[in-house]
Amino acid sequence: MTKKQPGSTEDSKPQQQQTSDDLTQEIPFECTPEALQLDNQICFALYSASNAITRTYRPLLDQLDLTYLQYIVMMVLWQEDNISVKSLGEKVRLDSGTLTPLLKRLEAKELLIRGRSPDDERVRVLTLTDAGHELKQQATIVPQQMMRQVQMSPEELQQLKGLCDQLLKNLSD
Amino acid sequence: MTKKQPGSTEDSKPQQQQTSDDLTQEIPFECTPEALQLDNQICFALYSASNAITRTYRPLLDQLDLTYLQYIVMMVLWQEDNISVKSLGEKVRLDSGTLTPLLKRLEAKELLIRGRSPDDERVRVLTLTDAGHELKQQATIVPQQMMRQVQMSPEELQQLKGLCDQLLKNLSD
DNA sequence: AACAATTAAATTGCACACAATTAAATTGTT
DNA sequence: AACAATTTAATTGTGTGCAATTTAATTGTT
Repeated sequence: MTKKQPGSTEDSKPQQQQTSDDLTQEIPFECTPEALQLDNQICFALYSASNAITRTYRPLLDQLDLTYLQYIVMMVLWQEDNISVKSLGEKVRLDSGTLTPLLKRLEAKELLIRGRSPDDERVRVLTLTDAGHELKQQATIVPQQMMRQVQMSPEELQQLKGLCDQLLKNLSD
Repeated sequence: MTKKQPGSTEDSKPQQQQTSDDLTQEIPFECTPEALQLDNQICFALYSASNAITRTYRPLLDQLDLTYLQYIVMMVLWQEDNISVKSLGEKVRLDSGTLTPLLKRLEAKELLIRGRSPDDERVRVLTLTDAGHELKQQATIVPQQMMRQVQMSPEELQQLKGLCDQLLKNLSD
């Protein structure tokens, strides 16, 4: 239990301000006991940011009567209709335990139909209704509204996405 | 509109036009209609990464019989004991609707006591029990285990945290 | 053909998130 | 002192996430 393995010597990165009021300190990567308190600041920052995003989307999506996850699912279907629950699940990285009740709600709103594949009675084929397709038009305003609130440069966002994607990849193998 | 009906002729083959099996494209920031599909890749990447983090913590925290959020709350209390629900809520950016039931569970596990402030009967003062304090020792192994799975350099993590913090700041004003 | 293994969804159970409301205690104003 | 406004938690209700299990359909093996 010395240092962290991948080229981690002392931090060349400047130590940030620590207000100690919020959880904004720098990150120790050693295996010291103190690492506990601070270690997951990255994870926690990400977790908080994710919650904040969902919260910010909420009033924007209320107009469409969609939750954030429902919006994500609709977006997948706007891009590719008639897919299975499994295929949808792979795209949004969620399982049937989450998706089945959500899809039932979208079906109850008559935005899609949860059909069956004639080739394989096990698979549900998700098909947008006309209302489901038309909702896309109303949704076009959401991205700009969101961008206005996010207030970050394209470069920063691209960077953020890249890091999230890499993290996601590392955690899923 | 009048897009396609369930029995449409062209629905035998999905109209997937891009190689994008997953949602990994770059991000358009214009206000075009197409922005819809792709806009929230950043938000969605963050959302997925956050879910992946919680999933990764789960087996590590099972040994402590804590969920990720419970772990976060305990960490706050290990750092500063005898705080109010309000103070805790500000630190972890969650409200009593989330925290009250969680704190009751931690109390049921006898890790803390939900007392009352003598100065102000409204405020709950959260005080760790001995078992609550002792759990910190067991938790010291968690950060390294997590870092091993995250597999990112300190620089990248610092960068990711900085971007999340900025996003969080932008979204909360 | 028989049947074990596999696969796709659904179900169950638990724990978040959070808006909205409520209850109780405190503070501010007159 | 009286009482309205504010503040702290708790409660209620909806919607995720996800592990674990179950159900039903398909595939693989003999």
